[in-house]
Amino acid sequence: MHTIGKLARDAHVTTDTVRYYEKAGLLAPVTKTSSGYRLYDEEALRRLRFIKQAQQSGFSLSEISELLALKNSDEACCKDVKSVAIAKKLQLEHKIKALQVMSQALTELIAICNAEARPLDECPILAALETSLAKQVKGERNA
Amino acid sequence: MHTIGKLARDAHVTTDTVRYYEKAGLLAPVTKTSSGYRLYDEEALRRLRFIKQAQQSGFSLSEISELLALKNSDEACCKDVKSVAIAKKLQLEHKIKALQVMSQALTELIAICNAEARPLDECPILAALETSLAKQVKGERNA
DNA sequence: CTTGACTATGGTCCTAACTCCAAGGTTTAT
DNA sequence: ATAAACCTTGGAGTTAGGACCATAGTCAAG
Repeated sequence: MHTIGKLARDAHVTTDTVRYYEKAGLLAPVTKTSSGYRLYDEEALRRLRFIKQAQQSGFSLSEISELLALKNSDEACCKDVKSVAIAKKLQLEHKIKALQVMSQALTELIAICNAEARPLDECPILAALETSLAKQVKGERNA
Repeated sequence: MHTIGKLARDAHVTTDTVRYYEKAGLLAPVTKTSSGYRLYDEEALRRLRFIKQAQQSGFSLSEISELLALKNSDEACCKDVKSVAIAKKLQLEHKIKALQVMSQALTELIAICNAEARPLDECPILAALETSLAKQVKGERNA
């Protein structure tokens, strides 16, 4: 059995993070000493690693909570886990598309600026941002 | 001259938002009435639209503040604006890549699951999340 | 037996960009 | 003149995921 500090070091997180997860219902100590120290086993370490890795796959803590609940449910099956993963992937793809739209808008702004050291009051980027960006872009395409 | 409510309606934001921008140093009223009402001119409306447009291009309010500062600077030139835009685009692209890595990780998780209604203790997704999925994702998270 | 490392609780603070609320003063329309 | 609609300031709340802090109790080594 490990104290919170050992567990945190092993998982490369801080003790604050472990306590935060406990408050969020993600990770409880196996037991406590008579003086109140939290004690964890190897399963806790695995669970903590699970949380971290799911985070790196883009799951939020509440979504991870959902996965952990499935894990502890008798009725849930692998298909349920898969559908959570699929939903998350769709969500990520939406976000990616939105960012790509922004990136494209910037590309067009940059393209209409020819990098001359012209004065600011002629800056086409600022001008475009002042009016309607979409209109500008449309106009450029038609021109 | 318009009151805050008129300005807000014209720009499709709330009065709270306008006051928030003022506190953030982005947008000040031209003057105030003797009773303390804020008064704005057409330039304020253009500025507010500028802010909204820039937000839709992925700029944060503090970055917009930077652009507005350039706009009011005598020394700055169009090239400076362009380089801010380019930096922002790079940042967006970095973020997109990170999300794509996450999405790809999920794709792989989903692929190894053949959708059979097998019991949870054989779920390959959960198993993958318990071991080393995120090695591929390492370091990509903050962008 | 004391020092230093560890832990507990409960609290505030942080970013971002607002949103909502309370309690009151002002303006406008009828 | 009075009600509706508007405006003011100030402050708190929201989401997410912690970080940091103070104060105090605990444990192991020298």
